[in-house]
Amino acid sequence: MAAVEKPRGLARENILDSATRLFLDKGIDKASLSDIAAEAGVSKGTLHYHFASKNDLIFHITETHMEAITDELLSLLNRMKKCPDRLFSALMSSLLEAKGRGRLHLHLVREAVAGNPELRSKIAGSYKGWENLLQDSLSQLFPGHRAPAFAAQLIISIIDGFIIQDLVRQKEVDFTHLVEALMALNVFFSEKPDLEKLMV
Amino acid sequence: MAAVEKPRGLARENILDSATRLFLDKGIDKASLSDIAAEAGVSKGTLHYHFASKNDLIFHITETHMEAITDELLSLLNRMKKCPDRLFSALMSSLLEAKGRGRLHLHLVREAVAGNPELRSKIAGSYKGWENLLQDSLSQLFPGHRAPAFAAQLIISIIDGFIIQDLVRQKEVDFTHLVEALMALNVFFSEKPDLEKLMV
Amino acid sequence: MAAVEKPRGLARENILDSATRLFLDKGIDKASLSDIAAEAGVSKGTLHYHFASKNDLIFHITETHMEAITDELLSLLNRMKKCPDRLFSALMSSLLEAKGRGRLHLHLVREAVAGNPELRSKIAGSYKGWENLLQDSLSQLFPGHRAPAFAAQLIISIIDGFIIQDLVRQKEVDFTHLVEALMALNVFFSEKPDLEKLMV
Amino acid sequence: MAAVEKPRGLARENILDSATRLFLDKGIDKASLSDIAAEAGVSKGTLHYHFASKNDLIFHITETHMEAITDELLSLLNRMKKCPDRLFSALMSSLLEAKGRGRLHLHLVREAVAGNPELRSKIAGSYKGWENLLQDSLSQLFPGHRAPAFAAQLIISIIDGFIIQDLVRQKEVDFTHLVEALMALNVFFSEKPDLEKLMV
DNA sequence: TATGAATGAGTTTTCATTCAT
DNA sequence: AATGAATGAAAACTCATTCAT
Repeated sequence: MAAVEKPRGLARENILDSATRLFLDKGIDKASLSDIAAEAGVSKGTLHYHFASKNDLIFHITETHMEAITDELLSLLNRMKKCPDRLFSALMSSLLEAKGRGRLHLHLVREAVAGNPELRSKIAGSYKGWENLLQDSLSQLFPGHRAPAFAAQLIISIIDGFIIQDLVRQKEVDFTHLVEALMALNVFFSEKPDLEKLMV
Repeated sequence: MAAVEKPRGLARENILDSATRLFLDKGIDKASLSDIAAEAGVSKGTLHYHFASKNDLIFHITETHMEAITDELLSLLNRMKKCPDRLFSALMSSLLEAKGRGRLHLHLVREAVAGNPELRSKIAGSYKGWENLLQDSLSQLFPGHRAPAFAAQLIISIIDGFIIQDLVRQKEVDFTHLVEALMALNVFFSEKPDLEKLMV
Repeated sequence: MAAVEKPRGLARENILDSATRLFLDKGIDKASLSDIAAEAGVSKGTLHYHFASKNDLIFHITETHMEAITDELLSLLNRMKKCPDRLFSALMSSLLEAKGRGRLHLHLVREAVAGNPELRSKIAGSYKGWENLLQDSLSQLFPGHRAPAFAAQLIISIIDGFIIQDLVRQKEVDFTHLVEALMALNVFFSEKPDLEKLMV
Repeated sequence: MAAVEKPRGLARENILDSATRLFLDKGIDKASLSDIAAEAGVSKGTLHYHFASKNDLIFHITETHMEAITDELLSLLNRMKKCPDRLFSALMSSLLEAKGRGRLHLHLVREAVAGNPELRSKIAGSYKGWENLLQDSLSQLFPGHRAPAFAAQLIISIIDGFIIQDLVRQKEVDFTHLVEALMALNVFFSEKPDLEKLMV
């Protein structure tokens, strides 16, 4: 019952990995299919055998990237069901820490915005999905939350904003305050805000 | 005594305008110098007479873009000196509403992050400058603020995050709640938070 | 059992041939890659598929050119082992007569000298090699030669000098005297110069 | 009678100097008129005011270069009228030592050979002139010389050859042997060669 | 499945030259 | 005598894509 090595799709996986790395590194436009093929150790012919076009490749990578984030968010929200106070710190560190993910995200978003409507609607869908997941969690964790939808959107925006800060300024982000602030926000929006809690 | 139209630097301005428009529209990589020259109604030769390279052009546009935002932020903070409660709404609407500015911003940031260190340090400098401006204002408007530096960074991140939301999802942002939330945050961070105020 | 025409590397050879011809004809700078591609009957894309850059192409051609001269010199020196008196005439006619070789040589040397250090060191190496080959032959043919190294360098210089004369003045060179003179030189430098021989 | 500063033709001289330096340095093709104008501290417009075209500029520089060599050769031959034995050493050092002259010479010759027939015939004329000057001197210095014309051509070729050696190999040339050898050659060609002299 | 060869449209950039002022 | 602005042609090079094998 040993897991046998599957050469099945090995080249394909290689290509996706290499493309992801290069997109992340140099940006989508500046990573050529030649670069990617070379990095993956296959010929350009093989690359086009597996992916009809560069757009196709971008699309697959976006899909993988977005699904990975969604999966992580989902599992994180499940794990955090019982401890609202740790939700935000877990969220921040989990989403920000993945080395390179932020970079790739920026490149994919830009590609989507600059004339790739199909890609944009895929990404928009993911964003909407994350917002819904978060919104549900907030409703559960903070019963009577007055604006869970808005809070969810705000949290996602803050994460995106911090990704940009991180990429541009390359300095450490002060999570302590960030988490504190988010807690404050949500407690404040709760039905019966425990204002004393805010002042701890 | 009306200012006479100076054809002085007309071509140069044309080029900068056209380049800005095209960068904003198609992204930096996909806007070719041919496109830009054509849009500006000059030859490619003329374009290179005024800007030594594409990078040079990008750099000039970034400079203009960043300075425009800084100027606007500065004047806005001055105007808002007397009314802290309207600061956030003014901030959001002013920075988000400029048609196309967000798009251009995304393209420039991505360009900077993907292998243009000189550009990145320019942008990083602007971010730092905005942060300082905001921090000072917050200190004045909310005496005894416990974390004006962090709050400033948070505000900037939120704006960037909402820019991305806007570009990707193309749906209206609910400013009412956003401003409310930001006020809550700041009051929370004040020395003697007037918690009653939060509950209004 | 005739060797079948191999289309293997055909385009590559075509390109090298055409480039050699055009470099020789118009000079390296004035022979454009478009010219070369057209002459070779391939697209510019194909040209760049086989040779990464113009420099790469120049380098390959230099290599071939230099090796051809070295090979010819080597075989000539071997054939002439027994007849020193015919060495010089053979040398001169063999190296000067190759139509176009002198021209190409001039262009390559100039390219090397004008800012292509890698190329220059390759060419310098070839010169050194020729000098060594000649030096050894002179030592054998004229036992007790007092300055074979210098004589070798002188001979090579004379050939280069005559190439230039030939290219600039396009008039026939008087080999009779040249060969006579070189013989005189070497006999003179021998341990026991047979001065009578000089006067024949 | 003090020599007044002539601003007359100052720009012109500047341009010629700068062009000479840049041609010498980077080669004729790779030195652009922009480079030259910048180096000379004038505008491209001014450059074209003084020299109708790049070819015109090349032509003027060639003329100056060739005349300088001719003048130097002439004066040298006059000075050496009384001391034939020092003729060769003086010749070599004088012509080889001018820093940069060899480089410029190579570039000009190559330009002439590669599709500039007018330039070539000018250069060919200079070569012929030098040959005649040398031939006359040899006839005077070595009465009864059997082949002054050929010897003159040989000497010029050797100088050209050594220029190339110098440029390519960048190593010092052994003048002692060179001069010895040339003396030997000429004595050999004399009517009554003083063979004993050769053996000193 | 995989590839190497080939391509053509397109990219940024260079540059000698022209010309109104 | 001098210049800055403009230009068009051409340069080297890139790259996604096609295709026969």
